[in-house]
Parts: sequence; C-alpha cells; structure tokens
Amino acid sequence: MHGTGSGPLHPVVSVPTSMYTAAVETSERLIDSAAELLWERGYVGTSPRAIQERAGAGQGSMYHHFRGKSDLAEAAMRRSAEQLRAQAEAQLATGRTAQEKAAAYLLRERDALRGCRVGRMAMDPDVIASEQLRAPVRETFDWLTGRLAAIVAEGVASGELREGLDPDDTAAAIVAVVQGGYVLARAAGSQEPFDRAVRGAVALLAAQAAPGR
Amino acid sequence: MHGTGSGPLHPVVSVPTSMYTAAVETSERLIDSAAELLWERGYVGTSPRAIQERAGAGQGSMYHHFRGKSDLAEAAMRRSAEQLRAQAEAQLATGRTAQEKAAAYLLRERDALRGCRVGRMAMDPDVIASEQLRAPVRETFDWLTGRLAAIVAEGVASGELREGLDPDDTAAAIVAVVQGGYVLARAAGSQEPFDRAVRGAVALLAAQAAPGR
DNA sequence: GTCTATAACGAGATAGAC
DNA sequence: GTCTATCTCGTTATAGAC
Repeated sequence: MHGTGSGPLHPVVSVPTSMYTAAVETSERLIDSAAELLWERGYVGTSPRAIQERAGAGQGSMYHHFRGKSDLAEAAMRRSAEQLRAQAEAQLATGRTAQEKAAAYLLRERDALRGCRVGRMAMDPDVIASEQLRAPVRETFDWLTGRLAAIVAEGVASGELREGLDPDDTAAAIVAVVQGGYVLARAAGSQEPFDRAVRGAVALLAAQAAPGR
Repeated sequence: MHGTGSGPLHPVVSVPTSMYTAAVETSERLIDSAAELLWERGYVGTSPRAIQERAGAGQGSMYHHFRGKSDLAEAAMRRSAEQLRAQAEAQLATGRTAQEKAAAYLLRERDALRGCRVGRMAMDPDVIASEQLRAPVRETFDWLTGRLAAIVAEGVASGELREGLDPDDTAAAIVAVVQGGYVLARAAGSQEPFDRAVRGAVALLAAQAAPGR
C-alpha cells in the first residue's frame, strides 16, 4: 500500500517524489472504488469496468497497478477488513464490564440494509473458491470471535458472568447474530429485524449474570 | 406448477395428455436446476445458459416456459422457500416445550458450508432491487420469525420462560444466529463456527427459564 | 503511468424452422 | 415444445502507442 495524499510539500524523509504528485493516487482510488462495489454488489457482481468508471481511471491504469480483478479485489477486501477491525476495536473498548463491551458491539449504529462489507464476501462463490480471496474474510472473523471470546472469558473469571458459560460458543453466537441480522434486514427491506435481533441478543446475555449479582 | 412424472398409464381423471409424456417435465427440471444454481452461486452468478445445461434443455425450452431469467429464478426461489418451510415446520414440531422446540430448530443437522438457500438470496443486489424476486425471501423469514415468536410467547405464558423475555426480539435473534452461523462457517471454511454459534444460542436460551424451574 | 484498440468469449434474449 | 441461428452488449483481459 502506498501513502495517501495530503502529504507534506517538503518531505522530511527520503521517499519517491511520485508519492506527492497527486492529491490521491490512482491505485488508491481504484482500491476504494473496488471496496465500495464489492460491498454493494459482491465479487461476481462487480466488473473491472465498473471499478474503473467509479475511480475515473482507464483500463491501462488498472492493469498497470494490479494483475487483474482478483488482485485488486484482494487489496480492496484487505482495506475493508482493516476498517471493520478498527471500528470493532473502538466499540469493544467502550464498555467496562464484559456485558457492556458485548452490548456496545451489538448495539453499535449500523445501516443494516447495506450489510457487512466483510461478511458479505463469505456468500460469494468465487471468493470462497479462492484461498487468496477468502483469507481476509477468515482472518477478520477469527480475530473478532477471538476478541469477544476473551471478553466473555474475563467476565466469567471475574465473577460477572455465570460459571459454565462457554466463551467460544457465546462469542460465535454474538458475531452470528449481527451477521444474521443483516440477512433478516435485507430480506425484509427494513432495519427493524436487525434491531430486534441485536436487542434480543443483549437481553439473552443480560440473563447470564452470575447468581446473586 | 404442473404435476410431476411417474403418472398412471391410464389417467383416471381428465387431464392434458402431455402431462404424462415425460418422466419429469422440462419446466420442472429447469426450476430444480435453477434452484440448485441459485443456492450455489446466487442470482448474479447464475446464467440462463448454465441452468439450461444442468437441466439438459435448450434455449428454446427455457424461453418457452419462462419469460426470462428473473421469471425462472422467482419460480425456483418459491420452490426453495416451500422446501425450507416444510423442513423448518418439521423441526419446530419436534419438541414439547418452547426450549425444546427452539433447540430442535437450532441444532438441526445442516451442511453449514452450503449456506441457506433462501437467506443467501438476501445478499444478492439484483434480488434486493426487485420487489418480485425479494418477495419469497421476505415471506419466508416473516413466517419463520413469526412462528418462533409464537413459540417463545407460549413459553412465557405457560411459565416455562421468565417474564419479560420479548418474543419478537428473541425469535429474531434465534433466526439470525442460524443465518450468521452460515457466514462464519463459510468464512472459516469449516463447519465448526456454525456449530459453536447454535450451541451458544441454545445455552443462552437455557438460562431464560423462569426462576424456580 | 495512462490512453485507445482489439480480441475471444459469455450473458441474455429474439426469430423462426421443425 | 424444442431446436438452431442470430443479435447486441458486457466481461476480462492483452498490445502497443503516447
């Protein structure tokens, strides 16, 4: 990945001059455009042509910076994964207790009709068929469920949550509720089922407090 | 929908003779082939040509029986929805208590890597953009969440489940866990995250028993 | 680095013969 | 009802000029 624009006019470190010639590099615009289209239409529904048009770049530019559609898509998916991870990390750091942290993650404001930019890719046949393309999706959910499992485990260890609550199973259920909530919302054409699902999950978790607390 | 083959050689009721000429009608094979491909590759990833090849039918046959791709896809999605509904109804009828019924639905054996044939369509941009194509998906999840909400409501009314447990929110969460479980499984390339998520949901529900039961 | 030209192929549908 | 031919457009590149 190259540095993005708005760099210093007088670079203080030795870098290629080309990094400072454009407001935003063409390769950056291609990655962002690809990420948007992958979110909206998935991998099989996104053509190189559409990416180029949205980025305001020609055929030649795209094939100069990337080997092809899958190469650019992988870069775009890695960027989306980074953004989702930063966002989730911020939510998980919000609460004090395990319940508060999980609730902060679940209740984060989301446009459910757009779906999840990372989770969406898991339904794409060409993504699942390619180890290269699936990797960023797998890594994102591995990280997220692991992060939530650690939070639940801490809650059990500290006596906040009841003994016997399985951290891995609970974490998987929490992440699944969010991903499945997107499906329900898009099926219904409404945000409501998503909000119901996450509220339901928060309520189920609230009843897992250790007895006498 | 026409009657399927293996009909009597001497029809006892007055029906068009053509209904008895083939083992399985071409239009039926087209619908089944389309349903399979939609499950595997989604709407944007499925071409009329691929459907025809799988059904062993030519261009002419397809455009004789259906107005085009979306018309055939709608018929295929309605068939898939019927099948899912029958399957879910069987599971929900299994248990005695609300918890048993919900657990029977959640723990049903599924090939998580294949995903849900109905839920999958909710991620497809062309399906969501068309009221016609989205209808069977919306109706299926409306029915399923309504069915589960009624079961939870009965559980609360009978004193099995704690007062204050919201039936609609809980039902949405249950359905979302299953749909999200598919996403996690496909992202991981493994059945495991799906099994964890549904087990986690069953455990969360078990703790919603009314106090003193 | 970016552009245009070209190409081989598939998508999605229509037309008309049989 | 099913077949083959045809059509227009989009996809996913490669080639080479600028």
